[in-house]
Amino acid sequence: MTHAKTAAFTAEQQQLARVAKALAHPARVAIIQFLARQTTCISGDIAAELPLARTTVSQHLQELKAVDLIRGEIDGLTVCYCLNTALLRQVQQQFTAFFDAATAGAACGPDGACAC
Amino acid sequence: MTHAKTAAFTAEQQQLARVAKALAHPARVAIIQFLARQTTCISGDIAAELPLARTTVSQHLQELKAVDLIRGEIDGLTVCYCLNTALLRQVQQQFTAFFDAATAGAACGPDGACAC
DNA sequence: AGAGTATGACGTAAATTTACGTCATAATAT
DNA sequence: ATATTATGACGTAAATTTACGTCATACTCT
Repeated sequence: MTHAKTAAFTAEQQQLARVAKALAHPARVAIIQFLARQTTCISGDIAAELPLARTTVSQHLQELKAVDLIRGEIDGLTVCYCLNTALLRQVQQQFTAFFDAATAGAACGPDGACAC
Repeated sequence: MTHAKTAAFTAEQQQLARVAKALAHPARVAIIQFLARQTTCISGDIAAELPLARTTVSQHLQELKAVDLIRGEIDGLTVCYCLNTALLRQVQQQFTAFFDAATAGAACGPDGACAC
């Protein structure tokens, strides 16, 4: 968030922004999609799937974990990563509500005050 | 995107990431919500609504405009900003599809391979 | 024309992000 | 025990983001 002035925004705005930030990189979007396709909890094969260095992928994984969108548990030699579907569902609702509100008011346009 | 290796990801992943990035800051979330509430296309009053300097808000506005989520047209002395509801609706579908896919596969959990 | 106001462009400093390489650690296989 | 393999931690360089201040420009009002 860099220079964050977070205190001034509502919790909803911050939560939405936090999740959006987590999805703000194609690699992380790809990771989630990959995880969704896996039936078993594959670990670092994720790195093999992406055009990025393993350490970089690991870093993205940590970021997603920080927002709790994914969970990871050590299973012997490999780490089992999986989606936090409960949170994902909850986040989906937040996004839906946000977009609904945004698209609801047809303020501008040919019928509005200006001609955007 | 910083060191972007965009070429390696699908257009969908990049588009999703681009929009997510645009929403990755509470100020921008707030701006969109504010715009949604306005019936008329208010301009820089937005700055007054947020705890940020006018120039900073202007910068966020430019970023949102760069992704085309909002439109802005000069109307005399003020600039008329409004939401691109068409794109917003389209983006909403993308997010919905993404989340649906992500929450669909109940890979892990008590019944899965690992105990995340 | 001249004052006043709204904006975007430009420049800048500090903090973050991104992408990697290198290590240390831990577990499996030999 | 010793190699092999998988991971996360740590450090780092380059690019971006964020938040502002200061200007130049453009338009309205007198």
